Amino acid sequence: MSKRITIKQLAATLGVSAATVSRALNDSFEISQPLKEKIKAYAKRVGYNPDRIAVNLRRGKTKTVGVIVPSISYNFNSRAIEGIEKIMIPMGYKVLIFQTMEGYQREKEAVEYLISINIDAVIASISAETNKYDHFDQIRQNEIPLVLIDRTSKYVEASEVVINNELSSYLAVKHLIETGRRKIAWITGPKGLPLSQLRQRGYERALEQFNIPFDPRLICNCTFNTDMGFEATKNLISKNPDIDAIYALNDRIAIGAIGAIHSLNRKIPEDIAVVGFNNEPFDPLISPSLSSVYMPSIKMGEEAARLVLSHLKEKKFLPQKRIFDTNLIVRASSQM
Amino acid sequence: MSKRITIKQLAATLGVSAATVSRALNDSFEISQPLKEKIKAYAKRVGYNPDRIAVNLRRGKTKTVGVIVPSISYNFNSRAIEGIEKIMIPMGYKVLIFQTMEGYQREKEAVEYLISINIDAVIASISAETNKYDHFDQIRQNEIPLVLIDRTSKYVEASEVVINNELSSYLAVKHLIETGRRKIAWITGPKGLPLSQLRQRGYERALEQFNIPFDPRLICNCTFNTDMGFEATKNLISKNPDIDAIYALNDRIAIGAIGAIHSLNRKIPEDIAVVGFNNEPFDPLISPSLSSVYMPSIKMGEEAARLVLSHLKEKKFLPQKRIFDTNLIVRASSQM
DNA sequence: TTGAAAGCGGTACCAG
DNA sequence: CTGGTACCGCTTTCAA
Repeated sequence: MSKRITIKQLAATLGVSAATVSRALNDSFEISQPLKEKIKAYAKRVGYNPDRIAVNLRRGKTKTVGVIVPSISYNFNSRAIEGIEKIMIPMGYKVLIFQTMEGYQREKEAVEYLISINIDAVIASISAETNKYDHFDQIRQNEIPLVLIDRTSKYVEASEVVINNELSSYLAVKHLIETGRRKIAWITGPKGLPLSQLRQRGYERALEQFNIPFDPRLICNCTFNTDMGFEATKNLISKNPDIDAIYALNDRIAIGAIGAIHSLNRKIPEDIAVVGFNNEPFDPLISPSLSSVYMPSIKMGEEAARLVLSHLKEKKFLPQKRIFDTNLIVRASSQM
Repeated sequence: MSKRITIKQLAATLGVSAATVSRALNDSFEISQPLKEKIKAYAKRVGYNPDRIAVNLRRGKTKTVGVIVPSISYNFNSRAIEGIEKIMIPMGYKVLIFQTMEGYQREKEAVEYLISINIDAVIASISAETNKYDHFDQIRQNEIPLVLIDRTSKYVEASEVVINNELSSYLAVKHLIETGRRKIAWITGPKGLPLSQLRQRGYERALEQFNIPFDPRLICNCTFNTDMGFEATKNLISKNPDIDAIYALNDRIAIGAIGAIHSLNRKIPEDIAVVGFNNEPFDPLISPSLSSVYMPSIKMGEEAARLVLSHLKEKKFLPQKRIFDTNLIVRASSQM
């Protein structure tokens, strides 16, 4: 009734050896068909479920990949995970999901745990808080393939699946400029984040191209949530009342910006246009509907998984880089 | 450089036995302080990370709980997981997250995997598709505590953390009636889902109390997404043009309903009021802002984790039930 | 085609 | 306080 059935017990009741049972259950060609059938049938009947811990220990591999993301509540991450699972599960892999809540400590612990359970590969998106990368180096030192997705670091040797951040950002800002905006604020994330830096470069390049002077007072570093977006926007507008557009690192920040603009009785997009990033599912629903940069999140997850599979085949780890294009989705918040 | 360091290698280089290293690393009281220090220091220096698979196999337990949810992209689930982690991680547990995409097969596989890795406890929210429950019985047969959260089944013996579905639903419909609605459509999920049935009972009870005849043509079973909500609503309204309110099982469906109502050029809430369920973060942002039933998702996750901890302490599994109150958040979609 | 036995990497009991 | 050793449950040579 209770405790787990072992292969030995099966062997005993069937009057064969544990080795034979193991072989039968693993479809070894060296077991006679009738015996194999009999063993399998019996195993099924008693609900035998092999102890994967023992199997993994013995075999030295786990048919498991770990996924580490800042938060599963971000649309990009849950979609990317969907893509990863779509590829890995049919190939017989288990996908273990960990979220770090943007924290370094939890990221480090997740990595160490995954190494300690002999994970086959790791797909990760780096936390905002992370500024040391030794834990990722450990993955590579254990000869475990590592694929970074969306949030990467030049300090980590890994395959990368990213979007063209600079170009995406350039196009978003270009759109704002071409619709008549000149005082475009940029609300971004923590300074260290490569993604922030790349997108800022795109922002600067667009300004430059249209001969709009770069004004550091229009730039604000904040964290990834709506409340911070709200505060940052209030602040920016109070100090620079002539701002006519806000470009935000992501849609959560943009939502906060919209709230702040409304609370200051300014009109969107007439007075101030808003463009976000990530194309969250709620973007078309909010008022005004939010312009945003679409990322092919599921496809990116799938590609990360494919890279994992190819790394798993190769003897030597050869990091690869995949860059995806984005799409600016223009909605009411930036278009009159 | 590469392959993992074992306890034997440590023992060899340090000139002690593997047993001693193990004891030192586990802070056993029977090792002299200086030796312990020395071993620990060396282990840290070479980055020794014990093979948790071997540890788990030997110890027979894993300090790990599994969480199985229909989809991590549902706000309720990601919040509940947040709550679970808030309690379990500080207690030294790992939390393994699995999503089933509402599928029976994936749910079953997740359960079997968790059993096969000797999980300490399971917290699960049942898939919409699931109508066989033998996999959950297996959990109990292996003497693993099981806590169901939000989506439960009377066929599964487990602790439960739920909301008062019938009452919540009753109050939502009562609100619609009290604001003058009489033809209230109810768009719900798959028929089998207990949650659907309970909420329908609340719906019926409210109608009854106000002497509004129950009309089965105003009820529509659909799946959990926006597209289905859209179709269902179009259908309902075309067949019953005098509908003056739509009450939906969840906010995704409600969003679809809003889209459909707009596409038919009806006004919300003047012509048709809408109330959803789950209070998704985008509810206040959409246009019109969506009335919805708030569920204390993080608190429910925390409570599920606390139940797990108490079950882990007790010798015998005594299923418990925790019922949480909800809050109807009235917004523009149901209030003139 | 099957069985015996070694061993994956740790832990814990038993000696000393 | 430390070492030797059996063993967790399974897989996989090696021998028969």
